[in-house]
Amino acid sequence: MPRPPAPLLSRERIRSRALALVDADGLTGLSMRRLAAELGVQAPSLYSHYKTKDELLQDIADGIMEAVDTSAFALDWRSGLRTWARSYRAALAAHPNMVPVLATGPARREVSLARADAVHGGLVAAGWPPRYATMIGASTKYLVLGAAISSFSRGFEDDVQVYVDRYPHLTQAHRLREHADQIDADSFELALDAFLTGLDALRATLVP
Amino acid sequence: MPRPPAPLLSRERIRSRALALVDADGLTGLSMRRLAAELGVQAPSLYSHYKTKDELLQDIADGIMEAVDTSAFALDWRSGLRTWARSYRAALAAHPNMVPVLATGPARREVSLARADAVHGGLVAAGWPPRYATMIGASTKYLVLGAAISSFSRGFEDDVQVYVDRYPHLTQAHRLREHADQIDADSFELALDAFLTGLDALRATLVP
DNA sequence: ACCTGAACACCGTTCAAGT
DNA sequence: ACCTGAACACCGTTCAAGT
Repeated sequence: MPRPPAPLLSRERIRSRALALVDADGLTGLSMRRLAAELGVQAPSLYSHYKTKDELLQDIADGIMEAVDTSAFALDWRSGLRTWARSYRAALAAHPNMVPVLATGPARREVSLARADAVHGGLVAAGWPPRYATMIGASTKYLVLGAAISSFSRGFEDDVQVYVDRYPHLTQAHRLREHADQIDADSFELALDAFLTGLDALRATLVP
Repeated sequence: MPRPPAPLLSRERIRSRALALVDADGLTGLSMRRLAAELGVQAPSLYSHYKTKDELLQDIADGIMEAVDTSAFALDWRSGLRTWARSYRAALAAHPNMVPVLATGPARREVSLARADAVHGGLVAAGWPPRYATMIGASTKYLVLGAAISSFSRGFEDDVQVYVDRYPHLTQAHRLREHADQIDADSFELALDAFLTGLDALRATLVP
């Protein structure tokens, strides 16, 4: 009896190839047609596995969010926040072209919601009032997503030289280009340190 | 003698109509064809005024950045940072759909570079080492852009209710929806306060 | 269930032609 | 200088048809 042929596609195969395309050529480099071609298939075939292109992107985003680590809230809230923020930032930095997708809400993204829940719960368990837990979680996310999307290193293109003499205080800027990733990393750590120091001060006023 | 007819279009008219479209329907709502139609003209006509769609978007972005206020660095660096951050955030909040465009580098955007220069110069004049001035500028930008793009209020859509019982710590979340803008504003202020407090502590270690 | 070919309703951009 | 009509090379998605 004739067995049906093995499927050519799977969600995994589609998702990983799509992410590779986005990593290589940006979000605009991902089209259903091009993705299909790379998978040796026609574009409409993809719709047997994903209802829309957006659903595919959300699924990829979910996969990326799995690398985010909220486990350190079991130790204390400071370690929890630090580990969360760093692993979150690292996850985004690994796929910078996906950041605009990842930045749009946690709404209806399972993994993000689970993480948000862990963060909020961890802070509340550590004694922060729920209202503050919400704000601290939001603030930290601002920092992580801002660092990912407005990254200094991505901002400076190859044409920095042009502006050097027009904006005197930026004369050192072209040197930054090569150290740009380091500047980004250092700025993020500085921001995180300052923020946590500030939170300690705030906490002292709340829990006398 | 026949005078040439008055031009139907101008960069201002194009730009302001384009921004209105983006504000109303998001970035995907802006197409050169649709924009042309709204202006009573054919799509190719736009290319007599803007070389590409991206050039148009960058011009709009430039206009938005003009509302950013760096003047308070004349007072002191704390006021300077605060005023800069708040006016920057307000400028983005006024056109949330433009944030992804505004987030991509200051590279080759005149107004952004002038602002970055003012911030860096202001911090250095106040005694911060250039390296720290760079990092503080970058950190603050992270906060502003992160707050604009990952805004809590935009994250929660209409379908929050679905998740309420699945993620117990988020049970209060649906109530946030109505206060979401306030949460965003408060979180931003908390982050800014904590960050500035942390910077004061850092400065004490640098300037004994 | 999974894949294809053809089609629909769109895109950004170019270019020769008109005024 | 500014605008148009036609065209090129794309999009996401649907749908009937095939296996």
